[in-house]
Amino acid sequence: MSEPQQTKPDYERELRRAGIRITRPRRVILDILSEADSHPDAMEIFQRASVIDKSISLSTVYRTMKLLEGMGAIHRHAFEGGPARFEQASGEHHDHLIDLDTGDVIEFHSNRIEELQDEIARELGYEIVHHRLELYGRRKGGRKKK
Amino acid sequence: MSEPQQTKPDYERELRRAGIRITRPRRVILDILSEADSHPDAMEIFQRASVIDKSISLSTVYRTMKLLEGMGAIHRHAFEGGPARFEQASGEHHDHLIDLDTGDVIEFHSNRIEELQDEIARELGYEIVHHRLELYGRRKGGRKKK
DNA sequence: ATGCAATTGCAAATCGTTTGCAAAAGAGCG
DNA sequence: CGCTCTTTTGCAAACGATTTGCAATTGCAT
Repeated sequence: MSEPQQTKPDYERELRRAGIRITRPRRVILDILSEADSHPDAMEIFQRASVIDKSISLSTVYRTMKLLEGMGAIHRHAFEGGPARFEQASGEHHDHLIDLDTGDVIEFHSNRIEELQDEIARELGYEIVHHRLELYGRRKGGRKKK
Repeated sequence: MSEPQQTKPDYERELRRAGIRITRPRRVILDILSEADSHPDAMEIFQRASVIDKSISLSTVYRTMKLLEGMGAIHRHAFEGGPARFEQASGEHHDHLIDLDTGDVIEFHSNRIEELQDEIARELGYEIVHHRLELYGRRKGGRKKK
């Protein structure tokens, strides 16, 4: 019951393999990321990290996020309005549905849509490097849990 | 041959109807927008406006864009990386393919994709308010015109 | 332990965008 | 036209998110 559904990749191993030092701040941030079920932004990560080690700075959070993004360990999402939000790269590719009332992010995937995207790009003479598909909506039937 | 393919809506009439004043800066910006074939950002609009009237400020460009956006006269797009880019709201809804090498924006539309999006949202118990679909890619067969 | 390069915290800088404010300019009216 | 009454403007300063320079600290291979 207390098992997180997400795989918890061994980031430390990956980092070492890439010749990158395992520092205390990084270990803390990595732990936070692997436990995060949502899509936290830098400030949220920073605050959670501060609880564990008061000395960690926001710059380090940003620097670490950039590092991990470069390694392909995390994905950065720039949803409308707010700051960038991060997510573990492990697991299947997916797109996002953002709840406009709560900010919740729901993941989904559609092979059919991806195929259509490829087809469209091909027809235009392009090759897709990556894409961004975000649906912004509200729950049907009210109950906005604000 | 010199006919722009885009409809050129009578913004001034719309503005008046909404009880909004037609000022010199606004007229200039409106003209620029109606002639723009690309998807200019605020700075580009500002620079083009400056040529016509040196006294127009960047703030006014931003304020006008926000005003027009609120009226539904233009759409604001936040593509990856860069500043917001604007586009006339006239014409059909479409999504965008961004050329990673040139920054060019190509418009496309797929009813099929939109249907699938609706279906997905419905299954998740959501109603889509709006969406964002952007393909980032490069021309097939080289020829990056930098 | 020792040494050096990688990493940190901090403060200041950056970028795109917004805002407060006093001056300037629309629009309706006489 | 000229007079008001607002709206809009330009400017500079403020903003939020993110990045950076730098000197001090730390990881880790020896």
